[in-house]
Amino acid sequence: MLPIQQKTASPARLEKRTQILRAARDLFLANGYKRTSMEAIRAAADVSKPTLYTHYADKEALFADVVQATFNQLGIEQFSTTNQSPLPIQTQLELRIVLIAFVTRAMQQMLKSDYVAILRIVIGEMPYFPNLMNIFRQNGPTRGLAIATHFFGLAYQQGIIKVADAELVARLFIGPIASYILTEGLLQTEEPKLPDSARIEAHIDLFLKAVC
Amino acid sequence: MLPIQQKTASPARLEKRTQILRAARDLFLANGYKRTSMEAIRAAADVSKPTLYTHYADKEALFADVVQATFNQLGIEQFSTTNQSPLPIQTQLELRIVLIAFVTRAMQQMLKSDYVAILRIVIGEMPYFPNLMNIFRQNGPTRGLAIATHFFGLAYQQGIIKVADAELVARLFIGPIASYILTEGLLQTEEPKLPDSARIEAHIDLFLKAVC
DNA sequence: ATTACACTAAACCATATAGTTTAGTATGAC
DNA sequence: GTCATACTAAACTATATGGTTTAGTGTAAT
Repeated sequence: MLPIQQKTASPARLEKRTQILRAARDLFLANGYKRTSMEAIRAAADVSKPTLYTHYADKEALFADVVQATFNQLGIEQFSTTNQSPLPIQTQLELRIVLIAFVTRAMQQMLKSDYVAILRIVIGEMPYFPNLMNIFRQNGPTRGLAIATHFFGLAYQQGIIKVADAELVARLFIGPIASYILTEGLLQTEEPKLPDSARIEAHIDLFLKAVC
Repeated sequence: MLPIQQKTASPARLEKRTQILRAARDLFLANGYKRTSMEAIRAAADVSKPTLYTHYADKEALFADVVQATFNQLGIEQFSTTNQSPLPIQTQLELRIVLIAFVTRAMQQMLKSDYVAILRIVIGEMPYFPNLMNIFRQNGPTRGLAIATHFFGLAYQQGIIKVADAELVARLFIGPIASYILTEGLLQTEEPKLPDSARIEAHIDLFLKAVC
């Protein structure tokens, strides 16, 4: 009989766990869920199968952890600065600068090939892993939209923009970003590339014209 | 030895082919590529395996045909009316009406669960079926963007809108639509629902404010 | 009646894969 | 030195799956 495994967190054990998680991450992101075998993960992690299975009950559990971990790693912290009330900006010009900086940073983050890969796999596997949806939506679009809505609500209260429907404004703002991620990231296999800053600025200017 | 199959298009044969294609379509859209077995397709199509394999060389060929056929069926014809030069509209008010009608129709089309399902599977499987990308992009976003760009270019020439960069305008216009598809369609497992018409109008009005 | 076409059921082959079991090893604590 | 922890290689089980082959049936045209 197998001795009962204790699943303690000894340093040695943790190291193995990290090896497994990293190998699994690489393979899942590169090949998708179904096309990645536990044997391949075992080999890439340089670990034995029983070890693998003391860390993760089954393939699904490992996959869930990979997704979770990848999102934590790529988590959206860039919103944090925009979350304070009152906003540390007063003029339209300042708003313009903040938005340009934000879009640039957000695009850099979200067009990273890892982010695109995880997004692709989440979209593809979501129907078969219902809780994947929650993991993602909580860290991703729902949160992004909520924060953007909150931000533009404050901007309206401070008289910087003139459209009261903050969610509408947020959607108009986020729309072209999401659209770009979709067409240049998800719907392409080449390495996604950033739009140049002139285009970003032009887009922000149009946006400002709409809402100010 | 097997007699050489002629692959003629006799009515009987065509009927079987349709059965196969429909069964495959249903199963692929519901379960994805890897989770759908040829045996399951065979059973759902009520067909024998040799028959199945006289119609399609292998699973990939069948899948490719399913994607192709599904796109043809859901093809975007709604753009056709916007493709004429000069545009049959002169005023901003007319533009508003045309755009609202277009967005409403486009959303209806693209939020159909079948369209979302095929989009999901294309995104998920694209890395492993390189030509899938071309099939999709030709019928989908590239074409949509090109036509919208052309449309707004004409609208600018006729003085209806005031922003010269037609592609920028097109992206601003399409952005929130794509964003909606992404968040309410692809990143959700529930039946996607249309935004109400008031929101569509509000969005168009903001858009017009930006470009006129 | 014979021939060609298109099909059928069912067995079959080869491979892949998730997960388990067996038997044994290295290490540090007591 | 013994014990517990954590690991290893390798064989194994059970199942699923893509695709092929065998042997035979129905049907319409000649």
